[in-house]
Amino acid sequence: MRETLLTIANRLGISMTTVSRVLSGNAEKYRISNKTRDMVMNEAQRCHYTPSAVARSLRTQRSNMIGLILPSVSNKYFADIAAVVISECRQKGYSAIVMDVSENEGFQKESIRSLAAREVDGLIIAPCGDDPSQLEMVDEMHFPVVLVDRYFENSRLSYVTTNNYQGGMTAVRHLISNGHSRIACIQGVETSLPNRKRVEGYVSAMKEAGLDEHIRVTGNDFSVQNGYVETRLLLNSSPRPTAIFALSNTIALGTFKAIKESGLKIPDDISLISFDDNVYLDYMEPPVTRIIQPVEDMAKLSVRILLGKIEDRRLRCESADSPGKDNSKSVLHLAPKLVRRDSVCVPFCD
Amino acid sequence: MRETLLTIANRLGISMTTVSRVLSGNAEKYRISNKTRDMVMNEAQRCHYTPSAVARSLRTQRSNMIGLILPSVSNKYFADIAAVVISECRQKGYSAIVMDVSENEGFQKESIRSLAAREVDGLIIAPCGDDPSQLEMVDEMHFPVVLVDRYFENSRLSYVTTNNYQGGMTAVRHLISNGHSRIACIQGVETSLPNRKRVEGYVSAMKEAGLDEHIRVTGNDFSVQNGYVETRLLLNSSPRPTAIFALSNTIALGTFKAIKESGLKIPDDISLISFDDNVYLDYMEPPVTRIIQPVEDMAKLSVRILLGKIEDRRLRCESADSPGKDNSKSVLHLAPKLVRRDSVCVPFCD
DNA sequence: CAATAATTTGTTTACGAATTAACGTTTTTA
DNA sequence: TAAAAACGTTAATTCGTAAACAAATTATTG
Repeated sequence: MRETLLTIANRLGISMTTVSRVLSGNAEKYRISNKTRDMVMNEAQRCHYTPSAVARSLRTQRSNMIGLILPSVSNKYFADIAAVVISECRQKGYSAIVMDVSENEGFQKESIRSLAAREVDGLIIAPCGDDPSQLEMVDEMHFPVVLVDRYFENSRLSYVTTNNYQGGMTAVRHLISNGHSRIACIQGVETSLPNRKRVEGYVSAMKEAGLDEHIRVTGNDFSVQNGYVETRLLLNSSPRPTAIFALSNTIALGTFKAIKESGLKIPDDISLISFDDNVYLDYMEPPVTRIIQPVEDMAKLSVRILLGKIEDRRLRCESADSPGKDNSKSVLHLAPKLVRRDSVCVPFCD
Repeated sequence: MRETLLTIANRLGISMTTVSRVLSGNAEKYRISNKTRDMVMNEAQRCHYTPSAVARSLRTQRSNMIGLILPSVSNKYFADIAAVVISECRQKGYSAIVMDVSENEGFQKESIRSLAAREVDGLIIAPCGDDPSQLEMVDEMHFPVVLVDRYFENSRLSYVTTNNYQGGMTAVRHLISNGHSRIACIQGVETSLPNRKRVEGYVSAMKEAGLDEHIRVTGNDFSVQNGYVETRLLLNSSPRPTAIFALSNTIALGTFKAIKESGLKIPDDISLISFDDNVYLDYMEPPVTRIIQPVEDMAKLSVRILLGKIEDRRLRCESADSPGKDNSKSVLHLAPKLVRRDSVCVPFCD
């Protein structure tokens, strides 16, 4: 026994339209009398009327929901993005349907379809895999999409990401300015764009300092395991590096463990710098120096851009004359930040 | 220009109903001929038809979405719950709308309303605040709800939670079996039920061992700050405790820091045991012994219970004779687990 | 071969809210 | 004083799908 516009209208002996107008806040616009308005308002309150967003969506072709597709919510980084996106959306009157696709391209495809079916007004996605075609199709259909964190080069898709190149540069320059030259870099998934950019930043900074011959990039996964294994190899090589740049905090954990096990001391024997933030990093022994991504800004901006696109589209649809293409491509590379802690110092000797 | 059942039907020169029947997988049931079925399937494929979940929901009065309301997604614990709930739901053909209410009761109320308006099929919620009335109202309306992690005593609401009492017991028994007697407990928000149960567990274990006079509970917040301050006080007291039981991992971080600063060694000078899991705890110096909550089971079970309730309700609605009340109250207290690491050992002297 | 049964397809209405066009009444304007 | 504008409201239609009901076609039986 759901309350609807009709049940209320019947009870009050007026038409559904009037009830609709009052309750959708258009009383002014349609000059409903105060008497009628109050009567409707009171009755709605009394019977706990909640308009059906489903029916409303069907009629208005807008859902006030956006889809948020993430590779893995249990990853702190993405969880933080989710938290910010969700709260930003709420502020603007939107809800977020969050999909966790477990780094699985198949699930991702399914999620996009499912969200499209739910007629969400737009999509924020940190895509997994390296095939933009799925998303480009969505974009072609004039459906608002913004990528976050991960993106594609040579694609028309808008995105917001960390300036990973700059992050890599900053990290390595920091090491170099501390007197390091044998700086090794342990990377994650080679094909991932953020990873590649971080590596490029590393390489540039090394070259800039004339350290070409010390460039050394190893590893192939964003995992503790990878960090551990690669670090052991690095420590056994000779001359061993005086500093390690880990391209993610998971890698850094593996590195941390390997160094501890080897009996070497951070930072006296070897320096460590990591990517990504986490409270725990401040409570390690020693606290870990790191490059942090502007998660909050990223999430906020991606929401803002998406809502902008949604608004644009709405306007374009209303003015029937314009053909209706969205040509704007927003691209943002936000600056990461260096957080100095105690895992980097001047090397003992060279 | 959206593709609908009608556009497809017109193009093929058949009725909408037939198209609907084929595409909703009821071809068998209504004995649609293979020829027609294939024709429809192919056409749907060709024009990328995606059924409107909105229209479908309006018609069927079910959305295949559930609402998940959490106090804070950026809290790793809840993020993990979200991840599991989302993936379990996907497996059962449901999507999850995640709401983050920032520990704000007002937002929570708003979220419940908004989800109700969206006609989600059910609700999983880790409620904030200590007022069950809102949720009890929802429950009264025969709307499927399951609480997770947090719950209310003296309420008819179903819930799934960790057996926090047992967790407290286990932690303290572990310390006692290692020879400790001066065991202090630093708690979080006093009024929160999980906190109270953990404290009760602590007290029981102490009494059980005849250590009544050593019972010592301090603190009032689930924060690093609180852990830090209370630990400093404890360390300055005399005789100081030989072990500290921190009721959350944030508290444990504060404790950790304070102990380090004091120059004392964990576990030789003082033992530490914590609540909640986190990878980082394995990489601290020393790795922290802790009680972990069965997050995955909790999330899975809450989904299962919720979907059960949803199913029940559906059946009850279909058979018009039965009045339609859901009397079942599911209550689950899942056993936490002790993860032994290196922050607990036999005290040096007593 | 007619009657009936089985199979296949179609017509229509309902879900709940929004919206267009229009109604009769009152007030203003020319 | 008649026409026009403003007012307060409503009936009817729409959104896309599902399903009850209805009908047409084909197959089977007496």
